[in-house]
Amino acid sequence: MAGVTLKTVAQAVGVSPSTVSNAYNKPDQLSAALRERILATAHELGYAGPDASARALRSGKAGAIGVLFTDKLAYAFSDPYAVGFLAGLAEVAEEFSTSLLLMPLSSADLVGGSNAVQQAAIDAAAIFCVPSGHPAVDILHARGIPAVSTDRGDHPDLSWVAIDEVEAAAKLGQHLARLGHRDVVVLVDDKGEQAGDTAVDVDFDEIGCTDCELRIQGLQKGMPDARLRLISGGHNAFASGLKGAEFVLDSQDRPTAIVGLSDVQALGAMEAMRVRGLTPGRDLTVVGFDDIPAAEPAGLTTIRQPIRDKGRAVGRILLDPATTERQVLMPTQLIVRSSSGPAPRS
Amino acid sequence: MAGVTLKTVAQAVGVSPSTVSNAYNKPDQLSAALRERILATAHELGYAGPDASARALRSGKAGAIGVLFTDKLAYAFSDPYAVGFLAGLAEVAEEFSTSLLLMPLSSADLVGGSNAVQQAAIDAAAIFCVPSGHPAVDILHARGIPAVSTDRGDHPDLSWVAIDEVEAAAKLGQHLARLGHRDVVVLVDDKGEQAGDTAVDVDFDEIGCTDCELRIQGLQKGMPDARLRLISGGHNAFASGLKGAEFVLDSQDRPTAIVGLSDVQALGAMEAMRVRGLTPGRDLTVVGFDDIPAAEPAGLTTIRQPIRDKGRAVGRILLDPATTERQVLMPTQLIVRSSSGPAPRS
DNA sequence: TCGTTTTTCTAGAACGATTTAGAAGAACGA
DNA sequence: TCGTTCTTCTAAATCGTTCTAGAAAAACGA
Repeated sequence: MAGVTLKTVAQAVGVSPSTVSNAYNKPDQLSAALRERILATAHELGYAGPDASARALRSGKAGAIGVLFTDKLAYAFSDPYAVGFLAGLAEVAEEFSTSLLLMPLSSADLVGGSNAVQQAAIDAAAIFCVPSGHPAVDILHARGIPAVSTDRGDHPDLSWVAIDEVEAAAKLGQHLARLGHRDVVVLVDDKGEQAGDTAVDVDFDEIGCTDCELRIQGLQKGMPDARLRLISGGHNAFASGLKGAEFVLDSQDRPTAIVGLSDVQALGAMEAMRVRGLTPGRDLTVVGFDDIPAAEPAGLTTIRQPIRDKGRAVGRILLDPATTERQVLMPTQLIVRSSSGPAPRS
Repeated sequence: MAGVTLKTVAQAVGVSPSTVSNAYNKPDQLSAALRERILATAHELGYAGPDASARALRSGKAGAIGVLFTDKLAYAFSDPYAVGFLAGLAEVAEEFSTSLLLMPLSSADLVGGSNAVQQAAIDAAAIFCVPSGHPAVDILHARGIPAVSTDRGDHPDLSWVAIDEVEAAAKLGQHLARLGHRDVVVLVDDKGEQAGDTAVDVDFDEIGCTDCELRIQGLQKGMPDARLRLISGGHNAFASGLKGAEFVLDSQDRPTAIVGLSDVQALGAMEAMRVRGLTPGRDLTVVGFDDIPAAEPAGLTTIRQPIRDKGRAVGRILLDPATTERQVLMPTQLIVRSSSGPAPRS
């Protein structure tokens, strides 16, 4: 049963292995009759076509592009923002009948060969929200795999599709400043293991996420007079936003505004308010970042970025030879909804 | 620069290729000093570790499991239900430092070698909501790749992790029957290309989705006296539910209840009602299936199934040798919320 | 009819690793 | 000192394809 290879089929039909290979890959290289005979015999023998690994080895094409995610893979799916990106990427991948290889960034020994990033048979890679200094990115680079990042890197030869994080956040900051907010809490994504049950204050230097840093800088730029307090409730997720907001709302010095560095966190914060009977935009301002689908029904003021297009653009750079642009800056837009309102006079 | 292989490194260091291979894979097979020397030289030469394809070919392990999705890959991500499954699966995959290969089910020639399912270098596969009769599943079977489905198959040797679709739907039907509903519209997922802008009536026989069929059967079982009208607005998605509900709400004979065969569709229906100033549970009953996170805030009555656990269980069967159970039935639960209410007396 | 082009097929060398069986030398116990 | 057991390393086979040349046969133009 097992062990049916190209060769087996070739022998059975009485032709050379090359011909069988051609029957699968280059139908115009042999007569239709023979091809049919080969395919029939193959089917009979239970041969399911050329082995994927062997083909990948010989032809140098894996037929898959890798996707590198921050955090645990399981977390990645909890943010519609990431999902949107993936959907856009998948769209293009589908077009080129290429698969998407989701690679977990296990914290295991990155030097040994046991890592997924090392093991993965991929032709190219999309780097999603992983800082350029991350070892996994280095491995990719060392392997000589073309990659496109969603962050603007420092190297001029690096490909990326990104937004101007600083400018985008500055718009948000200006909006808050105009509304009179000066006392602001920023919910940041903490990559580190968050052991405790409660959120904590974090230093700007502790932040491991490039995007977060840039957005905080942008906020400050947009509202130079404001005092930004950084709080983390753990990984980027609804629950972390909830936890972070709870921590802040139940403390003595409440801010007048809470900024979630992602919409999921901001929505978590809104939930914390709801539980406490507070109305976003009136009692306290909450704003987010990304404009995920859930932001609109929730009335969340946020920065819209074309996430799905971002995924598509990355896919094009990776797969479409017709695409020459290697560095793409996407537009962003401030979307004002009901969750932001004037700061109460103090 | 290019073309640095195991052999190159071996020659540079002055050892055999086997030893270099061992340096990466079996550190205890050679002296620490030599290993270090090899690794150093490799780094110097810009060798990034054993080639993934070659390794996969020789050792027979690809280090990845495939995930087969219905529909277009891009659609898959729009349903939190699918995302939840993926998150559970990713969790286990991560544990075994295995990657997830998302395979698009392109409608392209499935016989030729051009298909992703043919090409994919995977050790095993998770089949998510793809009917067992689908050609891609056959290919997987022909390739001898162990697979676990989310549908209960007919073959006793097939592995699956599923719920009792009929029983679950019957609970929902009973709930509706008790509330006095007899005139029910069911929003079903239509795999076929939905060309038109408007929803259409479909026949039971036209449905290509096993889950849908079973759920409809279950509904009927739970409410034997009811008249079920099947409507499709396209692929399984929010927009389709919206479209389907619009079609029904704007027609002459409105039902007293709408059943979305998935929560996303039910939520779409609720949106259609909201636009028309109708209140779910009072003016019209809407129920769903899955209990995705958005169902709770929306007040949607639905059937809860442990989707994340489903993903985990599939992962365990695929990757964990300690798992022996090959067929797992997951529990379901009727969650009554405000979107369902008594049928108006006619 | 004879060269020439086209079609159809084949031989044999890669592709880049892992694996098996075993050799050479060191360490060991008696 | 000698046989035995480890440790450390190697030679050669193998994984299952695809690819590059080129051969044999068929079709073609004049």
